Amino acid sequence: MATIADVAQVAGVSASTVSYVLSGKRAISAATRARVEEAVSRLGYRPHAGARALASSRTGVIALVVPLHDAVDVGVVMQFVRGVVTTARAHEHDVLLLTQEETAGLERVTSASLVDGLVVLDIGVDDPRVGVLARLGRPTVLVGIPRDPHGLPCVDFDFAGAARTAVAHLAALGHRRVGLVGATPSSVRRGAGYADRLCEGFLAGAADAGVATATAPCAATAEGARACLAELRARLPAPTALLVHNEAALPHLLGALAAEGARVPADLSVVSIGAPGAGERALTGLEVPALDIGRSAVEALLERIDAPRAGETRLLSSPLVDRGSTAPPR
Amino acid sequence: MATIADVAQVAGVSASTVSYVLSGKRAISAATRARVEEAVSRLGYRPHAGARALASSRTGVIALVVPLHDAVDVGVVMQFVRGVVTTARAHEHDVLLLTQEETAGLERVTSASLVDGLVVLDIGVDDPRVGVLARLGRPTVLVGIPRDPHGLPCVDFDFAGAARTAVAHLAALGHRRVGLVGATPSSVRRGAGYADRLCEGFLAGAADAGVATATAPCAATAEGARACLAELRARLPAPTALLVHNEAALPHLLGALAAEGARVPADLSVVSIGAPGAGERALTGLEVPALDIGRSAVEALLERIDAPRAGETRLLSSPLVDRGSTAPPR
DNA sequence: GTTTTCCGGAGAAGCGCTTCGACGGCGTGG
DNA sequence: CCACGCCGTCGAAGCGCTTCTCCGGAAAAC
Repeated sequence: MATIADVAQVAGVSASTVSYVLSGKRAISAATRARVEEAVSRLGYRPHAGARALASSRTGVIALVVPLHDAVDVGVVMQFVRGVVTTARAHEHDVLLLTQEETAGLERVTSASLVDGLVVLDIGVDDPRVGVLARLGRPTVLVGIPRDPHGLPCVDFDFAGAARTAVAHLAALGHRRVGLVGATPSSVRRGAGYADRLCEGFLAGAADAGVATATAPCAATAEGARACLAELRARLPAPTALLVHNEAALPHLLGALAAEGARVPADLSVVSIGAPGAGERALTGLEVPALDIGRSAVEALLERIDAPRAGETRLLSSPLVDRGSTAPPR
Repeated sequence: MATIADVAQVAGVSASTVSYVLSGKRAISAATRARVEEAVSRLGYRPHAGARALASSRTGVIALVVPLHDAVDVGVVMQFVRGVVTTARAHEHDVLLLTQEETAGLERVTSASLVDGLVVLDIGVDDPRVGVLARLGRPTVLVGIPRDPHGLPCVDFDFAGAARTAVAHLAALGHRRVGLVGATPSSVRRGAGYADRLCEGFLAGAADAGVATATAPCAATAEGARACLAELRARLPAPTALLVHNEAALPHLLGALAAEGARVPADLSVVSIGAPGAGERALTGLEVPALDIGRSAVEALLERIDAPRAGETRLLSSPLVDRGSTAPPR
C-alpha cells in the first residue's frame, strides 16, 4: 500500500502538503494540487484509516445498533438500515453494525474510539441504554422516544399524528364507531412507546371528530385476532371501521373477518398503520417511513459530530394512501 | 480516555509490559499481571482502535457485504447477518456493513485498511466482484458459488443436495410424477447459481428414483403461479407432487391450487425449499440454514486472517422437516 | 565457583497521518 | 523604496499502540 510519503515523493512536495490537498484545510496552488492529485491517482493512494483516526481523532465510522428480536418487522428494519447506510456513505462515513442489546457493546465501541457516533434503534420508554449513552458523551441519535432522553436527539415516526390522520379519514367518510386493533401484547410489555402514542392520537382524534371508540391489543395468531374482535365489539357495539396497528396480526384479522362473512370495505372499513403491506394484503393506511427515519437519524448525527449541541425530537409523518379498504358505512 | 501510558504509570510498569499483559504475547509474572489488570479496570482502559490498527496492521473489523435488492428474502438475510455478527463478536471482531454492490466500496475498505477481511453475500455465477476481491488480496469468503472462485473460499447451502433429499422423500411416498416450481425469472436472470444447482440435484435425484419430471420458473404473482402450473402440466400430465423453490411465489401457488379445488396433501403433495415459511404457511421441506452459513463464513474468514491459505468450497445442508404437506399419491 | 541460560521487564523505534508553527517570496500601501 | 502582510509550502511534533532489542538478575548447568 502506498503511503502519504510515497505520494509526496512522486509529486515532489512534502507529506503535509499532500495532506492539505486531500483535506482542503489550507490553500494550495492549482499547480501543486494538480501534481498531488496526479500522484494520488497514479499510486492509487488511500489514507490508512487507523492512522487517520489516530491523528485526527475522527474515524469516519458510525455505529448502528439494531435489535434482532422477533418483535420487529424485518422489512422495516431492512429499510431503515438501508436509509442509514446510504446516507452515511453519502457523507463519507461507514457503518459498524451492532446487534447485541447489552450496553457493553456501546461502551466498547465508544471508548475504543471505533466510531464517531451512534444511531440506536428501537428505544423503549424506559430504555436502560439511554442513560449509558448520555454518560458516554459521544454524539448519539435515538430512534424512538424514551420518557427521559437525557438530552439526546430523537427521531421517530409520528404515530399519534398517523392515528389522527387515519381516524379523520374514517370520520370524513361518515364513520362514527371505530375500533383500534392495537399492537401485540409482547411489544407493549417491552415498553415500545409507540403503541401508547398511537393510542393517544387515536383517542384524541376520535374525540375531536365525535367518533365513539374502543381499543384492544391483538396477538398475532388466529385466536388472538378473534379474541380481539370479540373484545372490541363487547365494548363498542357494531363498529363500522377498524384501525389496525399490528402488521403481524393483520392476516389473521382479515382471515377472521372473511370467516364470519364480513366484506372489506362493504361491511367494514379497515385502515392500517405500520409496515408496508406484503403482496396482496395492501390496505388503505399509513406506512412507517423507515428509509426516511434512517436518513434523518444519520443527518442529525453527522450534524452533532461536526458541532455538538443539544438534542431535539423530530417526528416524521407519512401520507395516508388509499388502497380501497375503506368506504362509507352502510 | 485513559491511554496505555496512564495504565503503565498507575501499575508502576512500562507501557510495553502493559501491552504484553493485554496481548499475552509474552510471559509476565503473576504479580505484575495482577497490578496491571487492576490498573486497567480501575481506569476503565480500552486500547484505541486506530492506534492499535496502525501499529499492528490488524483492525479487528470484518466487512459484511449484503445486497439490498428485492430479489432476496429479507428474513433470510437477517438471519444471515445475525450469524455473522454473533460469530464475529464471539471472536473479538466487529462488523462493518457495506450495502452498495459496486466494487468501489470493496476497494475502499480494503485499501484504507478499514477491515481485516470480507464476507460477501449473494455471489452470482459470473459475479464481477470475485475477480476484484481476488486481486485485492485481503482474506475473503464468498457466500454463493461462482463459476471461477479465483482461489477464494466459498460457503453456501447445498441446494442440489436439498433437492435430492426432497425428491427422495416424495419418491419414498410413492410419487412418480413430480414438478419443480423454480425460482423467479428475475433471480435466474441475475445469475444466482443456486437455481441451476437445485434443478440439477432435482433432475439427478429424480432419475435415480425413477421419477418423471417437469420444471418451470415461476413469477411471484397470482398469474405467474397459474401460468407455471399450466406449463408444468403441459409437460408432465397430472403430477402428483410439487417441489417449490420459490418462497415468494408460494402463497400465490397455494392460492391457485385452492382456487381449483386441489387439496394439499390429499390431492397434491407439496415440498418447499427456501426461506423459513412465514406464519401458517409452513410446508414440509428444507430451509436455508442462513444462521449457520453466516457462522461458517465468519469462521472460515477468521481462519484465513490468522493464517492465509487457499479457498475451499463448503456446502451446508439442512434436514427435511415434515409439516404434513406430503402424503402418498392417490 | 564460574559460566550459561532463561525469564521478566524496560526502552525505543516506528506504524501513517494531521496539524501547528515557521519561513521564504510575492504584492501592496505608505 | 522599505516595511508589512499574506499566501503557499515545509518541517517536526505528536496521536496511542505494538514489537524488537537489550539488559539485569536468578536459576541451572558444569
